[in-house]
Amino acid sequence: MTVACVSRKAPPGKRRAFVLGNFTPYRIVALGHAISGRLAQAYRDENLTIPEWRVLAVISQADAVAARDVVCKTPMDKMTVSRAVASLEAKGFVARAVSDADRRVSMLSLSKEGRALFDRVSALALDYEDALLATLEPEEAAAFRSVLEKLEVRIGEAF
Amino acid sequence: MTVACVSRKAPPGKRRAFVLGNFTPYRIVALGHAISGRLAQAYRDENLTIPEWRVLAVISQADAVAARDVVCKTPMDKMTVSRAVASLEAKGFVARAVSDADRRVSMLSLSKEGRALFDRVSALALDYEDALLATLEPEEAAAFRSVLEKLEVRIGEAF
DNA sequence: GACAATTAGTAACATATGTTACCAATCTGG
DNA sequence: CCAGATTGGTAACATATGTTACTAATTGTC
Repeated sequence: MTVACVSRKAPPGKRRAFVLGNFTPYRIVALGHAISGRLAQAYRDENLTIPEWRVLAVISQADAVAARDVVCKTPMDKMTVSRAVASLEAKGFVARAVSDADRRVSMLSLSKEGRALFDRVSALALDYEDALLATLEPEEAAAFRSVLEKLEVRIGEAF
Repeated sequence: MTVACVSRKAPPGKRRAFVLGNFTPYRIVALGHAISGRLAQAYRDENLTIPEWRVLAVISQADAVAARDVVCKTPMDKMTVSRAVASLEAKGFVARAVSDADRRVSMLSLSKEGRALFDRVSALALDYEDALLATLEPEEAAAFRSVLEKLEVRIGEAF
């Protein structure tokens, strides 16, 4: 990163040049990609795909979750979630029950094995987070999280 | 974000609970995904795919770039770059020339139309960046960039 | 200089992901 | 109630992306 890419022809006063390595949105996306790849190692051994892991993580946060809520809380669309849930159900990690209130919605919950699996993988994930952030000063990490939150909010509001 | 997801059964002293919304790697990835989607609007009108735009951006930074260098500088693999380059060449935005030094490598450069296209799209991209970061104090933005760089370095070194 | 080892790029294949269309259950307004 | 609009979920299709294997060009080594 921060490769000394000379920006040819400094724009004639009007506008700053576009330099990929300084373009913050790109840097966030690229960093996210790298992180995602690394993190994938944590659940590859458990034969989990990324969507499966995400679904597992969301379900783990409550006692029963509607599939539609998983969609809201993750960067995945309907179909991706639907497939991941089907797979997790087939493997016996997630149980599905039709909601009494609305028979269209499936309420999802972790089975005993699902909970155990999640505990194993989430421990690895937390270790990874620690390792990733290890070189940051506490204040740096806090400031970073704070900005992250602001950006999450910012993205949420259409602009 | 920051949804008040109660973490059931506070772990018995041993380890902090895994809460998806507080898991930094996930937050970065999710943010990146959202940003990427928004940014895509900027070049959708130009009929550019994400890989095409990235290739364009890398090539724009120098006079001639080997395809392999594009791979190093972006989160894309060989094949994705190869396809994007082929498409950009077909559309007349990128010219390809065999290197004298090594006849395996294709040296890529922007055509006049390619440069114009890039200028148009990059202007939109810079506007987007400004809008995204608009709610941050200058010091916040600087601190964020600083951490971003540390994380980029951190990811670079296998850990 | 010839032969194994490496590298740039691509083709062919497999898989993953997104889109559209659809069904069934629910809600809405008369 | 009962048409028509809406919503949760999935199937079928199209597309995008990653993997493996291959070709051609180059490098190193003896």
